[in-house]
Amino acid sequence: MKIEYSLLKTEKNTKARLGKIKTNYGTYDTPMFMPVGTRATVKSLSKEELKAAHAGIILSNTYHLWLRPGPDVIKNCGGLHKFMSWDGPILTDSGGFQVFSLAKNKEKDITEEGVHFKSHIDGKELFLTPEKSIEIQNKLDSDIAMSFDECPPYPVTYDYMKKSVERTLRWAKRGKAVHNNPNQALFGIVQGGEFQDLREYSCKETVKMNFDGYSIGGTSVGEDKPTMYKMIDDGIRYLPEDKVRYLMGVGDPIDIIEGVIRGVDIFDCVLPTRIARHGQAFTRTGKINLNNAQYKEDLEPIEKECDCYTCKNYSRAYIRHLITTGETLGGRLLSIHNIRFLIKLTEELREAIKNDTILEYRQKFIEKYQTKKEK
RNA sequence: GCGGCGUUGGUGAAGUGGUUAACACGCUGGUUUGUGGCACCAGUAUGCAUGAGUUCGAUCCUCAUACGCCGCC
Repeated sequence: MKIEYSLLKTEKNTKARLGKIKTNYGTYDTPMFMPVGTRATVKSLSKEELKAAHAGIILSNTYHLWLRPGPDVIKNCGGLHKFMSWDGPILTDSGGFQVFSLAKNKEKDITEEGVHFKSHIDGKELFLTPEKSIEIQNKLDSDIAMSFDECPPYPVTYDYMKKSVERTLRWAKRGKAVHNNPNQALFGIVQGGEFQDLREYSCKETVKMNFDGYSIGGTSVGEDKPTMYKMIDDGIRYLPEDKVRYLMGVGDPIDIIEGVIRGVDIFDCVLPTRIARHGQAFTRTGKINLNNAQYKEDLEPIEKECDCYTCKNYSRAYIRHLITTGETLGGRLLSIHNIRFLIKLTEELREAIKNDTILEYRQKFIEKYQTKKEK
């Protein structure tokens, strides 16, 4: 089957939604945060560690798996789940985001047919099209495939964005036409940048194609926060109630809360694992940097009240030592904590939606989270 | 004892008679939002062994002293 979304309730004072996603691997509550595992691995974490962090859906990336090991290898190994030994749902990104950053000459390389770019591995000339992206995702056998879209940088002119939105709609249609994996859902992506009418247009036209879920794309590409939140508002109001809404690439704790309040169901982001590898951890009182000298002999866990494996077993002093000496365990332990932090955040948001207290929750969370910054 | 060479920041070091002493590491902060690149950005010697001299001006020239390395008796 494809995934099924059911809306359980909408919070009294906001658009925040409590829902369930039924997949072939079980049923999961939303709002949800999805850890990113670009190359068929959430960097440095085992599946047991992901399960212990209460991970539901995880991500993988079409571009990376296309290049290595190749979709046929994965298909011959029984599909992505079996290959990576993950018995939970997987969402694959279309590869568009990567390919656009690799396309050198935007005007020449991005054509109606697809995108020309060079492999980051050997510099080989490659060409990715909407059809190709969907075919690869079909072979990977993920549970949710994403349409191949253009994610323009910020800012671009209205004219450029208009053309881009129209092309993305044509690409969505082309991808949908070749999609033929009956076990795989296919999501459409709303674009339009910060232009309200283009968001509306992109949204309405994408919904007409009747996808299994919808994503808000083109955010967190350099715009300021109010603009980003407006982009969400401008698109989401035209999305159907009975389908999943996915805000792509967003993982700052405050942005997740703001997204949920605006009606977003699922999020993904590299932030928890990337900042972990650079020595930083999310905490209730803001982000901390374990490289800082103040943690040299700090025997406390990252957060006393956190229920993650890292906080139950290791001190800040030890993690700081691992990070400053470049030991890989440091990034691993921080990744475990950061992923659990964001998942726990969504668990609390679900509770707040149940109790219709999400506005209070936001206020308290932000107040505490920003205490350090204001000093 | 005599002669030669050397002495620059936490470390390895570059360098010049004249406004801010290169670079690297380390250290101290910061950044990171559909992860090509596992990194990027910023700060970090009011001082060039010590003392005296030459000079308009010395870390750079001269002399002495101290310390270190090498050679000779």
